[in-house]
Amino acid sequence: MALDVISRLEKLQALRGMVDLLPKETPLWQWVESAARDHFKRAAIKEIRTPILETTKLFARGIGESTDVVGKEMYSFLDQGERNCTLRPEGTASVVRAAIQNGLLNQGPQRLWYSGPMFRYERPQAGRQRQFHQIGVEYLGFDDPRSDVETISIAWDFLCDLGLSGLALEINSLGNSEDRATYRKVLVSWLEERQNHLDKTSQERLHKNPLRILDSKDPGTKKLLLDAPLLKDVLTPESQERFERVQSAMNALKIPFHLNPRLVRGLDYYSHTAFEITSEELGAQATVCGGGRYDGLVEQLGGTSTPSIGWALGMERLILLLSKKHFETSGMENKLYIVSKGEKAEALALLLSRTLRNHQINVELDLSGSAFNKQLKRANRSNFRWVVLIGDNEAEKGEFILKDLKGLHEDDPKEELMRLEALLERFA
RNA sequence: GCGGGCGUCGCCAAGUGGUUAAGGCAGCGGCUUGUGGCGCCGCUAUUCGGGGGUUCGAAUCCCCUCGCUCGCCCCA
Repeated sequence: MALDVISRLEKLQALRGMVDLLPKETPLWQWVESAARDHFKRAAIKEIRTPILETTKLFARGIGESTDVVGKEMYSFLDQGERNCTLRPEGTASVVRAAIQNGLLNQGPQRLWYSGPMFRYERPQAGRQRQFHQIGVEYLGFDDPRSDVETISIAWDFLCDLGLSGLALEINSLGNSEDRATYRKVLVSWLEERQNHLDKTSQERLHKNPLRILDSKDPGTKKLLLDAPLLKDVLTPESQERFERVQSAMNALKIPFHLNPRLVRGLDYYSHTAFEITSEELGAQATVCGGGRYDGLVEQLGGTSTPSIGWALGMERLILLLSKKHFETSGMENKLYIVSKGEKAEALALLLSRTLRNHQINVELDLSGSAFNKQLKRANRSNFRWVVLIGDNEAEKGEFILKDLKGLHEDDPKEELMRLEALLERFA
């Protein structure tokens, strides 16, 4: 009919870069999410949920006009009221906006976490989709270097707890805004002298966003940069000292890390500590988790100056890593499969399944109406151990046959006749 | 936006110009009208992502297009 016609002419499918998570994969996602919630709970971090759609201005101002994310990757459109809207490309700006708007910052520092879909218009590839999912943490109103370490250690411990290994943690200090301004000057003039040795995109960035040139992957530029002035050499003593305190606290916690003086990260709001957790198993998209301090962002978005730090981790990439290690879904316990044939029996089975569920028992009711052997075959294939079988004979007497499918190869087939009370006693 | 690889049933996959497009898995039905494994039998692509073209003849050759995938860019 109509559907047939459509599927013949053009098959309807999800938009590019938007993927379905099928029942086979959702258990792993749920497992990760609940592990995350667990870690956050233990660290007194509270969940915040913000809208997926925000005014475009929020991201333009928060993330930075010169970034790629804002420049070419946002899903933006005008709504019916001519408002310029954007599907959030990341979580931090929204969380900060929500905290300001709802006066959270007047109630003392906030430890917050969020999780949900983000949208960026990019070419999909391994570990990168247009709709992707992040779990993130934002510490608003925390200045102490220990807060940097606390947030990082939560991310690190969480990932380790999931059983991941082969992860590397890189950190750097971007200094405060003055540090970056001076460094920017130093770097730009140094690069200007060697401009013709730079690759094309780096040349374009030279005045737009020079710090990003530091993690260029162009081999020529990379080589050139080996001798470039480093940010850490222009850091003020205070910034320097702050970074050292972060490092020594990291050492005290015995979290292994590498200093990467070229780690700059793509969003404008970062300052001081910046970090990334990467895995070699991910191919080109190696970063599983990234974050840093953003002391200027709250003010930039209209709040009072509030030192803050946070991170986000990419669920898809995490899942990719976990599925590489043939993670077995200990899955939900299938308890009872109910098989019935005959009018009375089927009515009773429907009633029974509901009663059992209301007693917290997991029940799958066979609704096929096919022969007993078919229904039992299905129960067996779905790996159920216990089957409740009801025919009209039993239904008349209000009884059920309980079968143990694991008893197949034994001489006496395990079957017993029982009533509801006995069933409940056994399984509830 | 730019490169490379790929597109045959829900999934895996044979087939590279010639009569009816293998096979496996899954699904459904039967052997077994009230009893599961295993086994056997049957059914499931008028069609090879879509559209044009070449040819007596195309899944197989050519062009265009769409999609997937990996990489560049960028980020989680």
